[in-house]
Amino acid sequence: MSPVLAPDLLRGAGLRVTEPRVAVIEALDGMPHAAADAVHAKVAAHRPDLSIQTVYNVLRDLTGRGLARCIEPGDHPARYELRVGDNHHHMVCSTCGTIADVDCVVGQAPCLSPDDDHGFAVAVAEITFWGLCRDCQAVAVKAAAAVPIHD
Amino acid sequence: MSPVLAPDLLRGAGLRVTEPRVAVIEALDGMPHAAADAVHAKVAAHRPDLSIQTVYNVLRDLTGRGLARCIEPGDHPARYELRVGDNHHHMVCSTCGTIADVDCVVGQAPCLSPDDDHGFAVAVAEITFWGLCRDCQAVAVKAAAAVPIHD
DNA sequence: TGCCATCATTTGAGTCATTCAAAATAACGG
DNA sequence: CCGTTATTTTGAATGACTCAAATGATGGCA
Repeated sequence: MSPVLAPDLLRGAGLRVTEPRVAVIEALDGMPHAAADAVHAKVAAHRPDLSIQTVYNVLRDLTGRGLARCIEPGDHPARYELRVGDNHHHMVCSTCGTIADVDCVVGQAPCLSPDDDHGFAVAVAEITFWGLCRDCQAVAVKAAAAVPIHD
Repeated sequence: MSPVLAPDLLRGAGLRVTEPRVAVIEALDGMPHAAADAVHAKVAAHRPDLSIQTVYNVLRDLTGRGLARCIEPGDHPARYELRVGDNHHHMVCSTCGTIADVDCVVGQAPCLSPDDDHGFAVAVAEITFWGLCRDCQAVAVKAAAAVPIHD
């Protein structure tokens, strides 16, 4: 299914191969941009006693070793993806927090160099597109139509 | 001091002129990119009984009426600025959360149009530069020098 | 100039995502 | 197969922020 198997990923990163870690990686492979509780819900379907704390631990270890990437959109809970190494960006739904990848942005390279770095050692430029996903657009339209003339 | 006076800003936005609101605006004028607790600390110097809840309320009202802008960098607490209306970006220190404005980014306009919008109605493109501020660079260098050969 | 409806502030409790810490358990090199 | 060390579990705690009810102040209007 996945081109690279979870155990190999883990060993390659110097992490022990454990069942929770494999399960989290496979969950993330099937649902990119999932939040910790969503990962937990999916994993817990097969293994109800796996604690959410373990999911947090695993996600921390994966991101720490560069096997996963953490996305923290505004005040939405953090989300995780296995797609690392390429500098892609994200589109986030302001309402529900749904995330989509943005593979390529025209003019991306120039964005990496602000005119004045204020003494900062800039490591990365992160671009986030905010908007409404298809579902939330539909809900917004419906809600607008239901609003009476007054109030 | 400030080109526009706080009471005028408030009235213009349809908000009542109250002492906490004026105080928060003036604090923000003197310390852009301040977090709620920093604003509270500054305001409380003159008015010790002003609750942090009120600061949260005021900041919510100001951002809601477009008088202030809220910046939410990753897992750092939210920060606020009075500079609104222009689409400027930010440089954030990964360590301490310090923020600097980035006035102009070459290639900014193209960034507003992702190749594939995945059905999203994109409203804004937000660019965040992550790095280390001058102070945290110095600390990092010092810490690296203090690390022994082993461990 | 004073009244009062409405908007603000205060107080105190509650939420959520996430982290901390100690004890129990499991991976894997030898 | 064993022991060391990493990992998981359990349970509690944190920080940033929100909710809600009661009190207080603002400013339009008479």
